[in-house]
Amino acid sequence: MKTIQSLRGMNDTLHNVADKFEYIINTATEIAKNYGYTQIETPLLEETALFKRSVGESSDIVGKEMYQFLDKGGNDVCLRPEGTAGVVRSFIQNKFDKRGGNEKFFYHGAMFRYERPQKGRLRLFHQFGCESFGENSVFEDVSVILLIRDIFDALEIGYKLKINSLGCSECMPTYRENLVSYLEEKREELCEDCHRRIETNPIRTLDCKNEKCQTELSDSPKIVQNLCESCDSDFEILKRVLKESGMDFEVDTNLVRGLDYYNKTAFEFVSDEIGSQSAIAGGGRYDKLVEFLGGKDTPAVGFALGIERILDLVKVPEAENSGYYFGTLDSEYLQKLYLLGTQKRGKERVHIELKKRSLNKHLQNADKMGYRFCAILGSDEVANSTIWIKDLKLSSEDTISQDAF
RNA sequence: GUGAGUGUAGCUCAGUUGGUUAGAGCAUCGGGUUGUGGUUCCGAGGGUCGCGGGUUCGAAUCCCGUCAUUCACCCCA
Repeated sequence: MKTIQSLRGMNDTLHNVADKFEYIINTATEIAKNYGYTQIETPLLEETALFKRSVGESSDIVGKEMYQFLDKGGNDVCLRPEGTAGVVRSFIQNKFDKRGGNEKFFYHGAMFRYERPQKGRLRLFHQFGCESFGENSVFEDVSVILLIRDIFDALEIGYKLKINSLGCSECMPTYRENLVSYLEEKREELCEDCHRRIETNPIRTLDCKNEKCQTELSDSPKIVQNLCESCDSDFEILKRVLKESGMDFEVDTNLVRGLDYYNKTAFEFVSDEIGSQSAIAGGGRYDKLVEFLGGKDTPAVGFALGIERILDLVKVPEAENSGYYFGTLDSEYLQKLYLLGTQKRGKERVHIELKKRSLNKHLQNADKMGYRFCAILGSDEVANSTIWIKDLKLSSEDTISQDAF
């Protein structure tokens, strides 16, 4: 019979990878809580319109990467391709926008994008993210960046921070127009991908991997030189406060976010040791999204980090042997052994070996399975109502009465 | 969606210009005289050579198709 396997780009998480997941989530959660964030969990399935409106129809995510279908009630729904939209929907639905608007949420969970898998990119992947609502000060942007720094430092991951400003509704459109007309002039010299980008996302042309495009566009207008007064001064403050916080960064004027809702501060943490998908966390400010989705005008800033992308960079501290392994030298004694082992359960990590084995094999087994104490019942012990215990770590052994055990 | 690479034991891989019974290491299991682990020694099990077709006296090996997987592009965390 042909066996069934998991869908392309969707993996099982088990053993040491599952441990890493847990370790990463726990570390990130603790730090987010210290920054005043509380947990939010939103549905994996949402109305398709939510993502079309927030992520933006122009992006590939909405255009071709969504797991979209009609449910049995005929609703147009899809599996979430990212986390922010759902959180913003919930923020509005729970009327937080009308109750002052100051909320800080963290979340983690599965995201789905129908893409061709490659290193660091899966169809089912996991993100940890934070969204801070109601604070328009650029200092909050710094806080979000420092929060990520704390997480990566705690996980002992190396990274580089790239920042940019995308401007706001005042300065961005004019810049975009200028850029488009600049690109139109050079159209002939640019590659096919860039031709498409001029229509869909002109800023993306600026970091085209084609060398010819790079040289052609070296004198292109840069957004950071075309910011309005408020965006410009915020960007200056951002850089200054980051510097004073000891946070190294590099301004990347070509940095854009993949989702349409971002404005002002945009940032990305990248790693140079994980292949071509080098972004390990990304985020920025999205001041207009709440209003755009029908809520009361509320500024916001947030980020998401890709858990699978940092998996290979994280070393989980190796667990020491712990708990009790129970084994018997004769199946006659199994019932007694079972009762003694059961007593220990709930207090300790316990394995009761149900197969009779030689002492030699039991000790090997206990060690291999990561237990510290090997408790054995043989003929001597049963005769004296004792149990023999060896501490595999200290190599010491002891025979104690079953009652005292 | 586009391009390239790879599919042989649980894992990592050998396998000659096509040649007879497809191998190794690790892992697993058993044993080393009814009781002392991480070492070592001996032994055992385990393969539809991804799948389907073709060429050939003969295919793991050559050709075509297909599926899976990896990497890259696009895009993105």
